[in-house]
Amino acid sequence: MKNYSKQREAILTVLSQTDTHPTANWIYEQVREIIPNISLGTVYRNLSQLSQDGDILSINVGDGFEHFDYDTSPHAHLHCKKCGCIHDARLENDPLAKVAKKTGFTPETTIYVAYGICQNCNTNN
Amino acid sequence: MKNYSKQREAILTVLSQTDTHPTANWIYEQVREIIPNISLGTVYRNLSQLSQDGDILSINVGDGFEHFDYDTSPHAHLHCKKCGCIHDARLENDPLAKVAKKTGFTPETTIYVAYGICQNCNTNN
DNA sequence: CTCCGTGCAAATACTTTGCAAAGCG
DNA sequence: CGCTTTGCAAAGTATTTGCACGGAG
Repeated sequence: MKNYSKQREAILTVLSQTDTHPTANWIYEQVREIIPNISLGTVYRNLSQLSQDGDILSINVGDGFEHFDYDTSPHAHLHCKKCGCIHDARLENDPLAKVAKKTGFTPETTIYVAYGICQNCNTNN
Repeated sequence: MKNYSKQREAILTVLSQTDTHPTANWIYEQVREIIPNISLGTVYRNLSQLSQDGDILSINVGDGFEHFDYDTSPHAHLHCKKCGCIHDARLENDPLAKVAKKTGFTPETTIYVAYGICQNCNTNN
């Protein structure tokens, strides 16, 4: 198979089994439990290619880390300024799709991010 | 006035007079035409504080640069993978606002980014 | 005199890249 | 065997930070 490798397989497996939106480094540490001598560079290389191919989503919330998401369907990301968590929120449709097309723009991927305070941080303060 | 400075004033002026979504470095170069000996660190410090205060928008499209926007109203950003441009698209309402609240999340800022090919690159290829 | 923002430059840290070795077909 | 991917480590680079200085009131 094209682009197949044990490493890439393991990265996808790890990514598909988490609800969080991990960083490259987090993924690296998880994958090392499967392939102990995998290198961080390899993780970066694969994540970069996977997101370019549209197989995974790259999300940048501005916290200095690139986050990745196995779920490539259009959905919103709620990023808490306090605890830094990122939660998903389902979207009925893809609001940007139509707006973009109206301006002659051909969208391939859409990323929605809301910044604010999550439910947990709201109640615990 | 609190937090006032010639430097911050100049940064806001530059930012308010462009349609683009400039990077810190671009702003730095522009502001230097007003204040020749301003330092890059100062530009970063001010931009960071302004976006924290909600006076400007920080947009991260994943190209390795932080982009800034004087327009803080909810609107979409169309980012072309080919030429790297970022265009605005007006939004009727703020689709995320309601969805977020439904999950107990208190949104303060919402960022919409669509990745794809812009009209220019579409027709010129 | 006191405080806060600045300028300068060094430091930080995420991510990328070069290259030789290893793996798949 | 040829081509792709890996591991390792070094390099690259956007951004942050420490500290002494200077301006505003």
